[in-house]
Amino acid sequence: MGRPAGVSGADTLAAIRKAAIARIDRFGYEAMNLRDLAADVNIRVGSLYNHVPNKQEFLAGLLEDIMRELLADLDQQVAGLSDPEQCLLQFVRFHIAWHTARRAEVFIGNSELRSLSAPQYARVIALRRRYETYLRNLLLRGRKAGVWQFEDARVTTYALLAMLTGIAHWYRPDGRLSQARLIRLYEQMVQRLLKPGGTCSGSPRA
Amino acid sequence: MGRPAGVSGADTLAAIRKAAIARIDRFGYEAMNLRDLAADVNIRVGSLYNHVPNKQEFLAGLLEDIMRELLADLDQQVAGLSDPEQCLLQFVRFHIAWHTARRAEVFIGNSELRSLSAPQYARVIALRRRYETYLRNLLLRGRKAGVWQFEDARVTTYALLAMLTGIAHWYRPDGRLSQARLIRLYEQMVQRLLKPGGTCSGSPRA
Amino acid sequence: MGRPAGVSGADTLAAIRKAAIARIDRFGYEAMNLRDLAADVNIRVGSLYNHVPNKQEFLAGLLEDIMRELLADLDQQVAGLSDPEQCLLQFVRFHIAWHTARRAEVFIGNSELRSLSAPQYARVIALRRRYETYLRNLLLRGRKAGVWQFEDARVTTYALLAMLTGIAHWYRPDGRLSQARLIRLYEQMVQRLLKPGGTCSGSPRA
Amino acid sequence: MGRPAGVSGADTLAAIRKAAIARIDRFGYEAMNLRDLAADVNIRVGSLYNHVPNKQEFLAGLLEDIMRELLADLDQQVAGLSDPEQCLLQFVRFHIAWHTARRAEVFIGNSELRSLSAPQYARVIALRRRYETYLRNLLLRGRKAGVWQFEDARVTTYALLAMLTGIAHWYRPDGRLSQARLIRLYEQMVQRLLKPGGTCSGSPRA
DNA sequence: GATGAATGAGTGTTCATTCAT
DNA sequence: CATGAATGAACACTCATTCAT
Repeated sequence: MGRPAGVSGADTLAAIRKAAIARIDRFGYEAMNLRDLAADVNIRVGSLYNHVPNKQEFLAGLLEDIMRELLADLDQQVAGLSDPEQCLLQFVRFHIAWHTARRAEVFIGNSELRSLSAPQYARVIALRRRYETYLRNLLLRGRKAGVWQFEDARVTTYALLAMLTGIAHWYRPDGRLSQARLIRLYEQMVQRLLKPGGTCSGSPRA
Repeated sequence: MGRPAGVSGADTLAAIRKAAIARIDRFGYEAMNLRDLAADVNIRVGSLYNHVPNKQEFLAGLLEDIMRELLADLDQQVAGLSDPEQCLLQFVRFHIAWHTARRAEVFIGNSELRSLSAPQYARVIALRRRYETYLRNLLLRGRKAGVWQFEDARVTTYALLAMLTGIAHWYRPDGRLSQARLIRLYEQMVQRLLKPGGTCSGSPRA
Repeated sequence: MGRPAGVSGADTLAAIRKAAIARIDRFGYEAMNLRDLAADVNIRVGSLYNHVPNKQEFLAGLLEDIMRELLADLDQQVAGLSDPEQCLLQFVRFHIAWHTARRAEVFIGNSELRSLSAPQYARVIALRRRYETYLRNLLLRGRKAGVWQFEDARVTTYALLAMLTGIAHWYRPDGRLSQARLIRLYEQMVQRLLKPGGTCSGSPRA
Repeated sequence: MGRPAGVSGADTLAAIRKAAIARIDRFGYEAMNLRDLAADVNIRVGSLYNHVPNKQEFLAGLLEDIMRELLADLDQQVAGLSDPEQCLLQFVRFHIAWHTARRAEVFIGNSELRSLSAPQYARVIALRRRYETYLRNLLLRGRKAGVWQFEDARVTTYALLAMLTGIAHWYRPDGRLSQARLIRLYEQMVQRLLKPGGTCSGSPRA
């Protein structure tokens, strides 16, 4: 009943988080019950409360930390780069790498925002906005530099992010496509979408 | 207590569905409770069961009907068209119109698949695949005809759909952009993405 | 599972209240658990919530209604009387009758005030104050009329009420004393305590 | 972690008892949780068990010691006195002094008896009975000596004790009345209540 | 068709208690 | 002695579902 030999609280919390991400990814936050979650990490449900304040705060902390980690990783990945095209390539690679390696985190980070209370939601959304803003500013710099062309920066940002993030909905590590190939395909699409273009064909008007 | 004057069973079911879509959109299926749903349509929870078999089947029916309606509307919209470019323009317009007019339906149609039982899931996914397949075949016809260029049809389909469907995550009817403008912006992006092209610039070939 | 034949919600609620009064009297509010309470009235715990909003509000309503009933009964009992001595006799009789007949209600009405939230507490205390005030005003009228003598009205009121209410701590219907005798004993003590008197004697020193 | 400098075990236990008395007074024994109690004395809940065997025994010991202390203090206070009137004056002074100085102890000593197990209850009640018995015997001696008059010794004892103990329900050290005045008021009331009286008997005059 | 009352399984959470460190 | 981590039993409360009326 007392403390078992050789366990640390930090390890247990990490295990709880990992198990929670998997369960939320598969079933959703509401459908994840704490009894099963505790069983995943081989403790009893009451013991969870030695590590988390409650289910709701736990979710909020989880999502917030996922976003913080994403932002920190991005910062590190694009540190020192300034050329827009280089930055964008790096961004795409980073985004896809993260969204395939951390598919579940990304998925719940998008789908479970609605389960947050208003202030929790605000905190996470603020972080997510920083991510979006990075891309939007990048696009604006590229357009100013004349290397890209698009009409509406905000919509284009949303479109690119949706396109790239959508990967998390279908990607399987053991799937048909290697990660490298995936990156190449999306790099191409992004570039074509932004390339200043022979206004070209398409519909006469577009 | 008998049936109040002027209310037909079909009306009640329609009201229930409408209220459910709103609730699921906002809170998710698991978090929607039938007491509140009943209250939305001014009946008591027990009376719901005069209209729906149970919560789970109700959701499945809802999602399936949404998908069927989407497919039927698409069929009607592209009936008679054969030119790939024309078809695609029509598809984009239709998709955006539907996804803005029926934002909540679309949203829950994507987010609540995980709440379905395996056979229910299979039924809905089969329908959704028909929608994806329509676009993929369209892309293939266009490439064969030489009007578009892309590497992987499946990935391109996912990318386009994710891009277009993402609108449902941020669109607000009273927002900055008219629907017409929204359609124009996305038409452009889709065309640029597919336009055979000056392989040119960007990264040499990638 | 459905509604059993011939049961009315009001009856069930009355039974719940009665059982709760007995349990709170014996074990205290905190120690009364809803499973046992439900078992007392032969329903399952969830069904309690068809009749009460929650444990806390249930307690508050209970205590408030007990106080309201006490006050209503007192009003009725002393209606039409104006002579202070007659009023007081009536008050003592009424108080003892109520506190013996409704011993448990009285007991929890005094002991469980601390389990109320601040606003609930305020509501009940306001009612209780009306009861105290009735007696205090009565004492003041008697003193003005010269039939009683005492120094501090408030303290005397508290002393009399404590003395009379204390009965609820030891009275048993099957005990040594009849209710009639009990009333006579307390009437005497109250009268002696108030009787204007040879201030005198007693202890020369007091 | 070893013992912090300058803290002895006995001090900690005393602090725990003091904190417990305050918490039980305010919220009741059932509602006092050991985590909060530990926090009051700046230790963690597990450490409590270095000082007390368990919650229940802790309460029993607390109440028993309170009663023993009360009795010991009374013994000392009336030691050497034999005249009933003098004894009673001393008793009233002592009772009020103790019940105002140790209001919380007195309060929980009365209200938490129900939280004791049967044998624990028996032990404490035996002590309390000694207190009551002291007063009852005192009354009987006074009546035999002809200085007091009352009908039923037991009921009169209860009435006097209830009256005097009731102070603990409303007394506040910073209130309107000094302790000295409080004592004088109650002395008077007790004396009037016992004074052999003019007459009267029952009600003719009342 | 609608209702209120019932059910039972489950939910998150609390809490006294234990014990290796 | 103090601590953090564990336990298991209990708790109030929720909810989808049923059914006599």
